[in-house]
Amino acid sequence: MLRTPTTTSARRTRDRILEAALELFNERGTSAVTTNHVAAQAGISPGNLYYWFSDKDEIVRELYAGFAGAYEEMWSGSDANLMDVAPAELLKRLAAGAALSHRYAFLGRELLGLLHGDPILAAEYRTVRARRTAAFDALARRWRSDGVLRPLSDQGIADLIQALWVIAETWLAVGEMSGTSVETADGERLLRLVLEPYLLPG
Amino acid sequence: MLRTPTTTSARRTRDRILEAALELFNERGTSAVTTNHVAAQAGISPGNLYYWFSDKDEIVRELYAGFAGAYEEMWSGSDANLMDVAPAELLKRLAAGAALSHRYAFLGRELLGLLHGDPILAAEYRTVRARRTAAFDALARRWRSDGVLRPLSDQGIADLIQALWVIAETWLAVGEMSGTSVETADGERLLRLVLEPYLLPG
DNA sequence: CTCTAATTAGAGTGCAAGCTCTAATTGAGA
DNA sequence: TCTCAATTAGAGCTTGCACTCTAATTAGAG
Repeated sequence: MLRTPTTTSARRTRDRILEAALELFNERGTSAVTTNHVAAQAGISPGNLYYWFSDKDEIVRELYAGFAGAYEEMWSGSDANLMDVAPAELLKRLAAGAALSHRYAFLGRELLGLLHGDPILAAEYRTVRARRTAAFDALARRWRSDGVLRPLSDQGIADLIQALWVIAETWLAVGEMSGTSVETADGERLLRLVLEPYLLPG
Repeated sequence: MLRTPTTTSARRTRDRILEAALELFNERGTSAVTTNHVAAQAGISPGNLYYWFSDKDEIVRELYAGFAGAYEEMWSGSDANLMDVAPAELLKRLAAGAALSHRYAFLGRELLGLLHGDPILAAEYRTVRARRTAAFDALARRWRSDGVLRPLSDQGIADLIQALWVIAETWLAVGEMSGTSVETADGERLLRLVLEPYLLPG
């Protein structure tokens, strides 16, 4: 059951659990971290943890919701409408999004498995993703008609977005895997390499 | 302990375990699959499973070794030297490599987490990956001096390879996440979109 | 202060999973 | 056929984790 805190001091307990869980999940992975570990890290008792969360999975879902929310806010937030974004700005934001997933590193590593095992989470993910993809698609078509983008076919545009998306989502995790240090600038350069040839000068 | 089978009929037991494990891991993920499940699926007793494998992790490592071996063979195998491969051929092979990781789907979903939790596995992965990257890098430089590739900087070449690699490795898994069906042709088209602008005509 | 509900502690339960152990069975060579 | 090592079965042990339960404590309202 999702318990809603009544006092402000209690809210802190719930948040402390989430912070502790995030920290430990990022370090050791969800399956290696026990609820008792999380409770200890948060400085509370196991029973208290189960007062605020009915489930270990609920903690994971809540963390995912936090990530998705921050991600959504990053795009829809601010006054600037997405439709007026220039290519350079898009790349910067995509790379920034990757930085956000650095804070939720365990999701980058485990999201596929989590989605595979949790249909509810998978459905949520697909909704968010579909919305984002549609927005990008509209933006790219606008660029095309504005002469910013080379005259690609619809399929080509879809592919270009897909390629950019895949790189933005996974480059950080893949870099971590290979052991080389990764910086935001690297991601932006990678993305520019893919997009630039399809931009018209001017 | 890694037990080596003495008779040929016994080898089948070991392989049946691996096949059963692969099938179940792909379906439900490693953590949701117990050794007893694997034994049952393989049609043997739990004890027998532990006669051939000392550990559940050893099964995972063995499966990874099988994947890495097949991958390595795909590239180094055959008479054709990698250095003489044309761009179109490279894309086809990269996409084929993705198809191979379809057989080991659970790795695509869990590899990052597995590497994060198993330093030995991580070291192996990095060795294989470093060798592959170096080979691709040499190939791309050759293309550049042969006039197949546009005159990119060394950094540009490294980035191009990184981009292609990331897409080849993850596009399939990302596609699965989003729910859309994925085919080999899609991957090849995606890769071509990235590489093509950097190829010189002729 | 008193009463009540919210919050917390922490010992403890149930159970499932990884793994062990011993005895049975098989099969290849002498 | 006999022998002995390789292989297999399967009952069951151990551990450790998710989760529960009850009693204590705190904090806010009247």
